[in-house]
Amino acid sequence: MHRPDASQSGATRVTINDLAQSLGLAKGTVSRALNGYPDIAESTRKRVTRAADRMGYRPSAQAQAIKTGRVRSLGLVLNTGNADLHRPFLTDFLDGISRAASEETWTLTVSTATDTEDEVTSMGRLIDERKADGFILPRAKWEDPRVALCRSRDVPFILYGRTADETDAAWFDISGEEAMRKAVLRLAGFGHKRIGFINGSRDYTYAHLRHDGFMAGMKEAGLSADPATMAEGVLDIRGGEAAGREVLSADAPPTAVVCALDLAALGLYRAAQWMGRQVGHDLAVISYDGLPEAAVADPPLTTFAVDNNAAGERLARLLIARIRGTDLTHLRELAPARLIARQSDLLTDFDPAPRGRTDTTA
Amino acid sequence: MHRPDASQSGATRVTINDLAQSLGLAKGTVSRALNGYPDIAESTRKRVTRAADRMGYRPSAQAQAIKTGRVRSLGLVLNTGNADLHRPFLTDFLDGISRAASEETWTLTVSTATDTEDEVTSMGRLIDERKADGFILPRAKWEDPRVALCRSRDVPFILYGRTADETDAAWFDISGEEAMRKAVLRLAGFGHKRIGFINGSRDYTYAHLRHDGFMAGMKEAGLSADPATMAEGVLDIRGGEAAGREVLSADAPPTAVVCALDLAALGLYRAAQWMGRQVGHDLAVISYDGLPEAAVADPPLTTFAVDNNAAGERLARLLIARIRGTDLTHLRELAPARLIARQSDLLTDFDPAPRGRTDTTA
DNA sequence: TTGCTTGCCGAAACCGGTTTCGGAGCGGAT
DNA sequence: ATCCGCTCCGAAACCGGTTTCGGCAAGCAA
Repeated sequence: MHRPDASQSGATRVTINDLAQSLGLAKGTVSRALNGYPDIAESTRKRVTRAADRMGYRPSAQAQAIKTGRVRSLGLVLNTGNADLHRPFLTDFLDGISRAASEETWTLTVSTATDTEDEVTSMGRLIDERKADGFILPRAKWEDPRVALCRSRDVPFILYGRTADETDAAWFDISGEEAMRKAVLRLAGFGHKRIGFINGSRDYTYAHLRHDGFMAGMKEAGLSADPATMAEGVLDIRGGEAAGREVLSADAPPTAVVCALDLAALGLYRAAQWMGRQVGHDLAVISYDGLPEAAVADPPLTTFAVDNNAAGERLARLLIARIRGTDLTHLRELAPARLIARQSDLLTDFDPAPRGRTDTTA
Repeated sequence: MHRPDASQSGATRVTINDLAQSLGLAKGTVSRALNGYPDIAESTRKRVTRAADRMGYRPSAQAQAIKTGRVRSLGLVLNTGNADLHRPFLTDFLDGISRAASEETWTLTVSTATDTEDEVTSMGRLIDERKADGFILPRAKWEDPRVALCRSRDVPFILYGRTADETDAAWFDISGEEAMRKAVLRLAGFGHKRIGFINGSRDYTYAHLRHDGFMAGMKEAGLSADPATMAEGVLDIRGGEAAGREVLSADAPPTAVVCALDLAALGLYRAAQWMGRQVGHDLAVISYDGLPEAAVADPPLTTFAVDNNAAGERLARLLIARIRGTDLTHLRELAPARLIARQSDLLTDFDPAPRGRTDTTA
């Protein structure tokens, strides 16, 4: 509370008062000039803005916030409980958000939480102290308590992903359903008839969507999905391995498997090895995520990659727009995943594709 | 600027005025009661604090900041230019910082930058807008422009690592020099005489320190360091590979190599393979960092691991203390790295250690 | 009783902005 | 000449806190 004085030396900030005084204007006038009010003469505005950046004036975000209610800060609460989910993803994602935020002179406030409950309390704190004007909610759940919180506190948010009840919800998502559909079609095009599916946890919305996409693809290809070759609930590599064994030990084992996430595919690799199958040889795999590990797997994994940097950028833009009051209908975006064709879906020991495959991008 | 009204519904925040009014006290009194001023009767203080959390009062951080000059926020600018440098590191690190900050009811403001220049301008913005009260500076450089900025703007900072001019500098670091010393001694204990060294870039302080540590170890072991078996400037795996070839092709090739970073060691693995040497067989390697990749390398890499979560936690605590005015002498901490003994330093094809090796932790 | 502390609180200034309100000055129409 | 309306700016209130200052009342000594 009562410390001496270690804060300022010669580096006193220039405030709006300094500016106003040096210009011989009222500070209210200066403020309006800077904020584009229509009742300021163009000549005055010029004079003010020039003086402002000559003197290096930067309005204190705090002082603004107290009146406007906006801190110009985006909130992001990271769940570190499932750490490896974020690992490669995180740098790109943060960079995307931060870049976009910077350009609008907003900033990013991040906090971490260990579980879902923790996430909510953590967000509550940020809201209470007005540290963030809105939130980016990564890894959208089908029923998401974070959304419930935002609704009850009336604070803007945007989902990375979709959710069951989309009332008031802005979102950005990659079309996992479309990717799954294309994966099936691609495999069917290679001649596969028995195609399995390994999905993530139904807690997350993406699992619902990717399931639908898989089924749509099967239907479109005229194939029937065998429940015995379908598993779900995978969260990590070990889960993927378990699911893989299950799927591969069906009465009529699949010749190809679509995985909703790379970690599942990586687990499936292990299961295959354990069960005497060989990916890229007598088992085709297409997956989704684009983890770096997938590129160095053996064989390199064909996967639909998502651009998390771009996602972060869009999420930030959309959230800022949302906070500024843009209509919700303009704040829902769906972007495609990009197919990275590698070796895991091309079998050496299988009836090859009717035509040569030359496409690298879907 | 002129939006309708999308901000508040029934969820009006409770302000200090509401609190004061409902208590029949002046708001100044309430403020002082809450902030531990000595001129408030204990009974009154109790009454106030109870009412405060009954009504769910949370002071607006912004409003506080405008008068106190403190936002209670830690600044962190991440350099995404060398992305793989923090990939695995990041989640742990952020979590550590955030946890500590939370406990003090501070928050973390993060921004990203693509290069050093960008880092500085990014920090400048955060300072100008008063978005952060101080900065955590990861990956300390020997001559660090971020430190120069903080000094000139008179803003508190703490280094993760050390720097050439430590005036006014608070820091936390892992003793890389000690780790290097122990690595040498350990290898010498196994009977090695010709020990090489692959270091990182001298731009970073750690390279200077680890070099010194290596040399100290050699001296202590009574060995002489052959310049031909020493390389530096490694930033990534490829750099490590190049350095590895250089070191291994010395006239008197080393039987063991100490690496200042795991990426260098991983590169050395490749170089060794390429040159017909086999790590863990006729080439011993001890490294530093504790990357996850090191555990799954072949052979698993013996390395000194750093706990980035704990580092983040300490950095946050120390920075907050610094901002609050704690004396610098209490704000410099050195923690040890932890040896994770795996297989890369135990040779199958070499005169074994005099005594059995049972230690797992240094 | 008077006088002087001391404890405790109210009142008001202040921080750095934003926003509302009112009025001065000016040109054009009557 | 008067009135009106418009442009543009100053003045002041306000936001939600913190901090300073002054004074009232009680307690105690003289």
